[in-house]
Amino acid sequence: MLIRHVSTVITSCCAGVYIGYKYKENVASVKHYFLSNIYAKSAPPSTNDSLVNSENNVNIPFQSESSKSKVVSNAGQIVKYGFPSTDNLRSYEDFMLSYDRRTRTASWVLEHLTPEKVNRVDGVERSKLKFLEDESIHGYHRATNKDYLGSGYDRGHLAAAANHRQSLNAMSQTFLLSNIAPQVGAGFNRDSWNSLEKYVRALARKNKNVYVCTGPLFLPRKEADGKLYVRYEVIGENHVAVPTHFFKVLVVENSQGQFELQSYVMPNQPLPEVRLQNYLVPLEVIERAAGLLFFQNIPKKMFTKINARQTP
DNA sequence: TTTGATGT
Repeated sequence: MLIRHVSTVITSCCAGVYIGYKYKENVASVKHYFLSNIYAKSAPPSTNDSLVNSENNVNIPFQSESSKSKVVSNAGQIVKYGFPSTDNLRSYEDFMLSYDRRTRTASWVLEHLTPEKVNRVDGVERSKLKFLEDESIHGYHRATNKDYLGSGYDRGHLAAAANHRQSLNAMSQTFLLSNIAPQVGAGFNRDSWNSLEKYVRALARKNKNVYVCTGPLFLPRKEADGKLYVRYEVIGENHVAVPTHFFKVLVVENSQGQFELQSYVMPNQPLPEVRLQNYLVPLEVIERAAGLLFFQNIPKKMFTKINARQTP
């Protein structure tokens, strides 16, 4: 049962990605990304993968007989001199992000769009703004403008500037380099990815609410020895990671209160002029690749449409 | 229109 389900997912995900590339030379390499055995070796979803149980004790998977009666943790002593930390969450005026210190870019950025938010407001213009380091992030892990200078990559917004027009402050925060990732300029950031962003704003104008989650992917690829490797460039003194792909997951709530889900993956490469629909990828594929779970508070059965298909 | 880089 499970095996059949998983193979269906793999087939459909490859088909979805394949369509996007039928005109390109790199079909084989992209196919490898999604044929990765990380999808094949599926495990049933766990409802509780937390290390902390309901009594707020730390779960210890293998207890000795003597310790079984009382579950304890030495956490207090262990972290006495400091915790390496994952204080990665940032809330800005109109978007939130989770920062990945290792890649010097965000793992995900979350936005809520409405018709009002994407309307033009006098005085809120990107020409007044500059890309800035995010000083809330430690200098060791912070991307700088110098990292991007001469790299050949654009400083690509994750939360798009034009999605946050209600105030200059809101828009200025999208220029923090924590919200930026290295993107191929011509053919990607300025073209196909920009088309996707414009499409999202068009949806925001026509619907009650749009929730958008955007982030980078670092996908494995099969190399000459037949093994899978994740390979990506790093730029500048701070080694800002250049993602292999980007994802964008949308939840659209219309005026009737119906929900639609759309999930996209685009490779960080110059792309031919193709329909956005060709980049729709099953949500599960993105969740597995990114290590994230999106919009979990909406039961799947609530979606009337998923990736352009009416749900039964 | 919106996405950028680069040079003065």
